[in-house]
Amino acid sequence: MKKATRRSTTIRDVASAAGVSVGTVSRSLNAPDSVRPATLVKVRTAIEALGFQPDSRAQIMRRRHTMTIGFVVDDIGNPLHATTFKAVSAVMRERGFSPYLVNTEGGAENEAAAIDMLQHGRADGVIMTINSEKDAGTLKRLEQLRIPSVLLDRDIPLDIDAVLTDHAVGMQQATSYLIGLGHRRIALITGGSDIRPGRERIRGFVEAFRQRDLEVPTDLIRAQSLSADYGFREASNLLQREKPTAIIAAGNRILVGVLRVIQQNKLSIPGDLSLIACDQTDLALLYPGPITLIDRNIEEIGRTAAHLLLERLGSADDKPAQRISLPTRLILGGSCAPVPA
Amino acid sequence: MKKATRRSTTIRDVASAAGVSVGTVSRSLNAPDSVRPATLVKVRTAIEALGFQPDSRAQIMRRRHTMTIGFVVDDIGNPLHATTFKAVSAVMRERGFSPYLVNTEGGAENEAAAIDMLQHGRADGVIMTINSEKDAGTLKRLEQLRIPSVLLDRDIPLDIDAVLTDHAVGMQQATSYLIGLGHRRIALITGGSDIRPGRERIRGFVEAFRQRDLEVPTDLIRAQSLSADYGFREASNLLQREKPTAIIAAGNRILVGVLRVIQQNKLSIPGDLSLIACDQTDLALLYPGPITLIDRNIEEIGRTAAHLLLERLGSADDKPAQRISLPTRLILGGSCAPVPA
DNA sequence: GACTGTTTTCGAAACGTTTCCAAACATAGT
DNA sequence: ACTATGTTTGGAAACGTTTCGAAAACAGTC
Repeated sequence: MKKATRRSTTIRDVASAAGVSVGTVSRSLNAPDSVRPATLVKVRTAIEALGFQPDSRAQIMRRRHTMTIGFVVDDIGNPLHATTFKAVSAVMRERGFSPYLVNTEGGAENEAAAIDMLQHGRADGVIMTINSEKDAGTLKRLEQLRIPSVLLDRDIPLDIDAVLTDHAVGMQQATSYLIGLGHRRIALITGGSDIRPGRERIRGFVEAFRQRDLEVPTDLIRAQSLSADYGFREASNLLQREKPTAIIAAGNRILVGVLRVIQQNKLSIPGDLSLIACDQTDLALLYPGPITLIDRNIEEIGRTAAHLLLERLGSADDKPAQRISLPTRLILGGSCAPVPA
Repeated sequence: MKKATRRSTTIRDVASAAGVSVGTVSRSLNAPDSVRPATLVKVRTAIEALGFQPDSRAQIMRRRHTMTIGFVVDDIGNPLHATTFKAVSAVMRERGFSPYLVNTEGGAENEAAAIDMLQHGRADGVIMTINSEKDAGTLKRLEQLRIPSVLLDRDIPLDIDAVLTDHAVGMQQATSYLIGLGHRRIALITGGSDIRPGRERIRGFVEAFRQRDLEVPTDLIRAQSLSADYGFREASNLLQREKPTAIIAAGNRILVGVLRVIQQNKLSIPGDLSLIACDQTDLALLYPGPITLIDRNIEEIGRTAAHLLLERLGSADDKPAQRISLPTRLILGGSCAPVPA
């Protein structure tokens, strides 16, 4: 019993089965209007009979586009990224693109691999959050990127479209709010200053104190990683040693870590400690009561990025990159109280 | 000033620049050992000089595999899916595959599109959660799927590898536990019985009552959707009308909805109501205190699926499909109390 | 029925690789 | 110097489409 070699049926098989040329089959598929109805049915029945499906590898090879776009992200476990991706997907799908997502785990080499993978024709465009803003290899790759791309909340010295969040203003407002409630020992835990959100948040934090001519509690600033573990570690340290009266957990994973500490120490919010978070996550909305937070419209970020990409996808000419900055807003929850007199 | 037509440099350009044949260039790239060191450097400098990068479209067209695998999921906003994907990615990357994710939003047509997209050579294999277990079109597509695939927690009458969770036993244990605490009016909110998890959970729930010869509170079973909104709606209804003494929120999105109700009605857990959740999410672990839950090892599910896929990817012969079922375990938190006498 | 103009079809080239076969070359053994 | 053996290389075919120019078929008009 010989093993069937399962060579899938090609357009040529269809052509000979239908008694037409391959060109005609191709046109029946891609421009049915250009073929006589009678031949169309011949071709269609042949296709049906043979169960023919065009090989998209070959199609991609010929037509120079794939109608897919890539979404590159460092950690899809972060619900923000998931939401952004969904918003991007909704817009792109409407325009006939299939979006797919690549998770890099933050490693520079994985980011490089992801970019390379998309680089050559695997996608028509990319939307991405790159963690290694400073990594030379990554920068070089981005520079040579020959497909349209949009950067999310990252700031690199290259001519690439970007959608940014105005973290500085947001953080400045939140900090001011706490200062207004009488807090001075305010701690800030956020991501590393090597990427934009960290930098900007620190800037806003500092600014809020400066505006009122108060001394900036630089000893209470912890900015290294956006992970839950980091949040846990730093919150533990801070509470043990520095006794802040308020903590700003700037990063939704960080919030998880901070809440873990709060729970362990059985602290009451806002009785023992005022707390401000970033972004509406399930946790921020539900933890005993809603937490006061610096919110932003994640869907809008995604949609904006998608539109930026579509624009670039549409026109081949190299117009200069756009960077669009979107605002945040402070949503008051129940997690902040005046500092006891 | 004429617009440079930007035809990217091909292997042929490199060949003539280096004064060798295209075949040699190709081999320099793919099997450097088979080419004389002297020619190798000629080729390499030419590649460097021209900034040549092989067109992966063409490569994919020739070699018949892409070294990528697809991960298809209905809602990447669900942290479980994200975790699974990360576990899958870790394993697959180790073996040289690039995994990417496609989000279908649950729509049958999107699922179909995703499968089609992968179907022809866009990926060497797929791991997926299909929502339309009963959708004829989807089933047919799966049946004709010509690439190795693994199903997650779904049960369809086709010969496809699958990794399942033993929801029935898990639910039976949880329900028994509540019964043991004296609860009788136990509500179950979970996904539709049209997909496996819903079916199995109901089965386990019912089983627990039957075992003790108790009447099954069928009026308290709500099984239609895994969404947060559904959880919210049904929990509201149940609490208003049926006054259960315990609720099992089986589905992490459902839990979000249920907690919203609990918060709104200022219910105390477990004082006013006992609560059991599924899967360790941030919320389940942190909401005021840890919630008692039916847990499972998500990473292991991902890893298992990845290994199953690798196995199939490795051997071309059609061995019968495997289905591997993984257990759950009950983790006691602080959200259940004996029913007041 | 010849002429024109339009629609439809054919056949071949092209896309950029990889891979196969045979030719060229080098190395060593006699 | 010649053959036998092994290593490198060149050239062309192949992968399965799309597309393009030219040929063929058709329809309408005089």
